[in-house]
Amino acid sequence: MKKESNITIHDIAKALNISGSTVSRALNDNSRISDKTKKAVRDMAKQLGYQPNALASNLRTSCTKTIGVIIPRISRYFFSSAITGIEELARTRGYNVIICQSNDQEARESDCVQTLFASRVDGVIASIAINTENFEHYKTFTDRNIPLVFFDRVCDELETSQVVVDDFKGGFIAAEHLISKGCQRIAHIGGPQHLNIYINRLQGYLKALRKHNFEIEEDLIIESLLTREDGKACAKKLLDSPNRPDAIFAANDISALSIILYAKEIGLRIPEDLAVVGFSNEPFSEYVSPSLTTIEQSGFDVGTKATELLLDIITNKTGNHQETIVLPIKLIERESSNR
Amino acid sequence: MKKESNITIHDIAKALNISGSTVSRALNDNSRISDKTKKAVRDMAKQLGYQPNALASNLRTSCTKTIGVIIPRISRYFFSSAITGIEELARTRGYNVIICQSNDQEARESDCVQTLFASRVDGVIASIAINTENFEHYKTFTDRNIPLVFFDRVCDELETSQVVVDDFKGGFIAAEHLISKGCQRIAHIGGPQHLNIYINRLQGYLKALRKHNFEIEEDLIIESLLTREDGKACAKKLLDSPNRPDAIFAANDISALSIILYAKEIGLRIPEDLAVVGFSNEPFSEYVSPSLTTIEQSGFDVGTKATELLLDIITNKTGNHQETIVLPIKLIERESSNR
DNA sequence: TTGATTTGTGCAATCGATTGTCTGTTTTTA
DNA sequence: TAAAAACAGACAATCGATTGCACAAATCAA
Repeated sequence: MKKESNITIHDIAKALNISGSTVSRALNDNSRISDKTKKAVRDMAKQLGYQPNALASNLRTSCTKTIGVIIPRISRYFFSSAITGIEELARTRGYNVIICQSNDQEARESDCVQTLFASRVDGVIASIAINTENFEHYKTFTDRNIPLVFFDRVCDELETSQVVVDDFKGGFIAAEHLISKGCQRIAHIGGPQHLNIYINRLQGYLKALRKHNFEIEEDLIIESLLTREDGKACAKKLLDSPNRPDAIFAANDISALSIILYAKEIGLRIPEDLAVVGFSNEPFSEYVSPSLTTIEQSGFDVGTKATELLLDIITNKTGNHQETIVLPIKLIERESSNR
Repeated sequence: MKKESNITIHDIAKALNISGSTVSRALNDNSRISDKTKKAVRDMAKQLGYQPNALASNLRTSCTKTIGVIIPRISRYFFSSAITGIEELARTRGYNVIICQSNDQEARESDCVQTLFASRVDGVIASIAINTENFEHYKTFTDRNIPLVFFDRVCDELETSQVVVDDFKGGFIAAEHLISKGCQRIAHIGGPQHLNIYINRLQGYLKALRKHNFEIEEDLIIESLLTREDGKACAKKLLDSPNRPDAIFAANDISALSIILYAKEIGLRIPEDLAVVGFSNEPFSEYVSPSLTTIEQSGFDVGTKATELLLDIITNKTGNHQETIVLPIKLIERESSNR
């Protein structure tokens, strides 16, 4: 019974009185082996309960059929659905997935890189931590030709492929939506401006304002870490002022939520006194009261696409590996802007 | 540059004119090697940019320093926080984590088992799919003495350690809470009754009713898959009846949410006409309107505890490996029951 | 019938680190 | 001072699967 765990190709070979190499080839469906032998080997393998030892195979072929994923935090819905996408595709293609969380800290991210490298992953999919400003650690992969694909929070300093959603358009649509609702002074709570996604959301917002000849007021644009607490601080800054905006476009749903909660706290009516639009369409956005207008981005699609790209590079090492794929976003209109 | 990736202990050995075994022992701090040699080896290793090849080491020692995790779905907050707990502890102890999702399907779960086994994980932490009724596939691990720990959705048929939250008490507290609010007819939407957690939540509920001399009405107890859709169906069944309950305790927050939404749809006031209590404290529960009273269970703690147990078994193969750890739960009172 | 191909298998080296056993040197002990 | 013990390191086998090359048998062409 316990012996089952030790069945190797040699046991099969012995049982059939053939050599290990033949067994190996038979199991790998090598054309040099006759169908008769293949069948015999497969039957015996099944009978003995043979389970290939991936370690040995990996060592010899130096390919682990494993891809590594580095994400800020798994508990964010966007990222967990990205992982679902990654895992699903990877698995059907015979790859395992190792996940590391950076907890949005550059140092942790650097650890993740080491861990994944030590595990000899065949490729890496990453989304960078919110405070990462130095990308040296990723050179561990690029220097050694280990394929690397970024998604969502990407890095332009490194020459890799990337998958993002159309953040610029998202920002634009969000702002234009508020304009169409008759809002006059539209504030923006943006994310750290060293991250492309937040730059793009801001730029989209600015473009919409300019298009409609809105004056751009610096005071109405705040940079934030986009946490629950930070969101509240921003809400205070914007709403406690006598000259408060009548709409806020927040770069994520968490901050939008903070705004809604604070606005309710100080007695503002949403959307009458203040319209709010978020970004991401987190699961809670639908249920907040008032429900939150937001930009939907599919984590699942992003993950799938990134994996597609990565597996492409892994299996077919030639070609252009600096592709940028931009996936569409969609405005989800809900109560928080419905006036 | 590319050579860096191929530095082995033999390269170090050659550079120092010693043998590979000495290098290996030096790097592993073996007592048979002199401090002088150790230092020389370490320095040279650093200088050459040596990175141990885990594959080779794993093959020889047949231990991968990797633990596998099988969960229903990563996008559920409870599970993603469990993973965060698992990962955190595992990483500090030098273990990697491979995650597989069963998508709540028995067949997928069986695949996960195969995948993890093929990866030769040193141990497994699992929470079973909602429709799993046959546990044969887990014998792949138990038959081969691969440590296995279940959490949350556990399996009593297999003799393993497990970590659960106090579902019984959760059910009891939830029901007693509704009773204390003066509710007279308290319904329960339970989960599949082949899963311990749902049996226990139901039993806790029943005990509370009995303790307070409530009549137990079979019609008010429904078994459900606890999805959004199923929740709505249950809500209809319960609320469209002329003789509707004045409170519902749902076995998860998703169904509780469905109830709230449906109740609002048909014009019932919550909590005045209908009080609702859920289970899990999902992130959205706080923001639903009315906010949802629920039972909090810490995924993070459960994950951490399960990992602790597993690593214990892995590193110290003796002792009792059928421990059951029950973690506390907590009632979170919110608007949906506040009357 | 003979030489040339094709087909099916086996042999042995290999991937890189680990480890039991052996050898030579130094230190300790009686 | 000789024998025993302790020490430092080397050799070679090993983990299990893969693969280049060799070789025999079977098939084919001439």
